[in-house]
Amino acid sequence: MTTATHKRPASGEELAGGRRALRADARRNHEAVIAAAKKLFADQGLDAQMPDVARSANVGVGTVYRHFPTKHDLIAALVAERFERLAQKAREALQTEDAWEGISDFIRFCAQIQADDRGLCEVMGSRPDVMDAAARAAGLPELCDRLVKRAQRSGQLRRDLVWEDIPMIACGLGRITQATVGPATGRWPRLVEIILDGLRAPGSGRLPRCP
Amino acid sequence: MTTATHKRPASGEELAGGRRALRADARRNHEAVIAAAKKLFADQGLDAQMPDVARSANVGVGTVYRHFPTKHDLIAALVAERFERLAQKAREALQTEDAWEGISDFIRFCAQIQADDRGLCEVMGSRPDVMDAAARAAGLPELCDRLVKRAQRSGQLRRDLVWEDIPMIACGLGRITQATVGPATGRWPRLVEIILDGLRAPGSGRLPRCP
DNA sequence: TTGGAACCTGAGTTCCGGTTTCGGTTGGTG
DNA sequence: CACCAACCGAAACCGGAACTCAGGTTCCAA
Repeated sequence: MTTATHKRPASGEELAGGRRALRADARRNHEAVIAAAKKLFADQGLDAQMPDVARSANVGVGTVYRHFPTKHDLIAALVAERFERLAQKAREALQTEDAWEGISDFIRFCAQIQADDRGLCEVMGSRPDVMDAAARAAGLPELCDRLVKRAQRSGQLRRDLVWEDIPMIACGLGRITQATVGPATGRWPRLVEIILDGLRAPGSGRLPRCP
Repeated sequence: MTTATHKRPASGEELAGGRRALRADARRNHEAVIAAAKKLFADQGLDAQMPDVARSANVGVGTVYRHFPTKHDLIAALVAERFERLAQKAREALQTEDAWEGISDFIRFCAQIQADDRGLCEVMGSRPDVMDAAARAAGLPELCDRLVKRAQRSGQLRRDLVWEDIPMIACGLGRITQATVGPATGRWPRLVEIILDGLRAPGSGRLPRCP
């Protein structure tokens, strides 16, 4: 679509990416929709409704659909942002003095970010496609790998752990942060610590083979 | 079942519980519906559809609804059965020679039973009401408490654990047994072992207070 | 100031899945 | 054998939620 003429005579004003610059009101609405969606999905989970998003953004449903052709697209955009945040935290964690502190803080953060966002949590649990794409785009596999290797080098993390275990742990933790089952409600910080204890070197040395 | 003769006319023959005996075909269909539902919900999760259950049981939808007035009721019945199985396993676990073996096998079993039943897993994650009722009815709180106390008395389980942590752990494990997110797929047995390592005495002694 | 593209709106469309209904069928008793 | 309540089944019914479209409105370059 290389700067398709579409007059707007000489100007034609395009942005680098091949995407046309948004008109002022369009940009404003775009922001409003994202902000509203972020709050609604965080509070109510993935089945918050599009008309509600529109209402909450002071915008018509049609406008929401102009910016995000499907609900799935809207969700993907929100998820991408959260994963970007996660990747940023991972980078910080690689800078800590102590390697164990780095990886353990990162894992705590994974739990916290899900505790604060029911939508994200549901994506982690039931939208492998969305989550996979976002994680890869944010470079998380690579980052997790470095976090793991670093903590192992310093002798504080059990040697039989691999980076793929990190998303798995994050996923498992995510669910209970939202659990409202009587006895399990609100005790997720305890599971985080239990798991961290289980991750400490040397470990029992009995982790099953990765399949 | 007391082979209630349940003649007919004036009698009105009721069974002990105030429930009338089912006619032969009714009983047959009841079984068929349960069997079909068990398979469908285990395979497809909670959004398996009622018409599919009916078809798979070679029965009309109306028949399904006669036996279970709502989808929720059908699910609750299936869940009750699974929790009964869980309670049975817990009782066996209390008989083991070694207390640690008892509780750790029970936890492994919690994961396995959810790995085999997507519907159960989803109930654990998002139907606190159903799950709570079923767990209480099966006597699981009491059983978990005894498992925990016994393993602590034998000095193999960290002292700061309480029974409420068990359903929480089961819940967290449940999710990843179903995870299909690239890197996390099929590695749940590893998380089980990591958590078990985290549960061993003495532990770091740093579990957050129950809220 | 103005022409017209880009944008907005929200009622209506469509699809989907749980639930109800009612005419026909059947088990089992007298 | 005959009767009838209990039972069966499948064709609607119905509400809810994602998505569309036919106008009206706003921005902005010239």
